[in-house]
Amino acid sequence: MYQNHQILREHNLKATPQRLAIIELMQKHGHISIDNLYQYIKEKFHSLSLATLYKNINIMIGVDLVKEVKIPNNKSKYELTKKPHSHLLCTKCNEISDVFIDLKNIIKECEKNSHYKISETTLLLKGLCPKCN
Amino acid sequence: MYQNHQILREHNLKATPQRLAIIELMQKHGHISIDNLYQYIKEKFHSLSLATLYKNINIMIGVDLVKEVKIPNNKSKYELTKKPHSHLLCTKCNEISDVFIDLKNIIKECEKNSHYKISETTLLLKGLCPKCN
DNA sequence: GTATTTGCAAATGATTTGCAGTGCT
DNA sequence: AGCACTGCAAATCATTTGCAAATAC
Repeated sequence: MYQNHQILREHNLKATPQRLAIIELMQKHGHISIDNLYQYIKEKFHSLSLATLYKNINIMIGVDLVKEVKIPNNKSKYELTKKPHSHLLCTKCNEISDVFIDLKNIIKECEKNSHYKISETTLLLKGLCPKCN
Repeated sequence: MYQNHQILREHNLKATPQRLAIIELMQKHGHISIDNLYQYIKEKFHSLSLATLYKNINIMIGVDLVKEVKIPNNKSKYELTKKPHSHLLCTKCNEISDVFIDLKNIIKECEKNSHYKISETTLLLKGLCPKCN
């Protein structure tokens, strides 16, 4: 994972083992909670503190390397920044998936109806995933 | 506002002054935060406690009389339940508006792409409102 | 070598809970 | 009258902050 070191440096962040672990886990899991990050990283780095995790997540969000995914009635999960997409949440197993759909027309319609100038959208779709359905 | 009394009773809730005030303020403001509710209701009922407010909001959400509107990086606002709709958030003045757009096609496309069975959607559109634009 | 980062402990902020007293129906 | 509701104080939970020691570069 030498490239993750680069990714951090490109964002002007020092490549600490904790940060590298965060990126690896996000690559592996797609969406992951603070608690899961803590649990996994702690296995390798016994000294890890939650405060460090929170600080790093916030820093990484600040440089747009990570995005927060808010889950209704639950703690947020985090993902590496990729091209804009929406999220699917399975109401049974709580799994999250990405879905890439074009919202251009929706945005246009909204702008027409509301006279807002839309710059960003957040769409969460809840339902049953293929396995649970 | 005699009918608000009825609304509460129809949901099997006792019509206390605190609850009536909550409903009135939601009718007046559309979307309102706990803190604003507290501030306004406290003017009339000096003894109001935040705990009561939270309890009531949660009870009212439980009987589907109220819905929570999560605002990124901010405290939630609350609104009376009405037919499904999306929310517009002005990034400048923080005002929230409703917009009624049909997401049927989006949902269909998502289901096709993901094989999820979608039951509920939450769409938040951020941008500039007509006044701020 | 120096600025950044880490980890601890303590602080903060929002929300929830337990319980005794009050009030709606 | 009886059960639900209120308000207080204390508890909880997630997240943030301050600071001294450690580390990346």
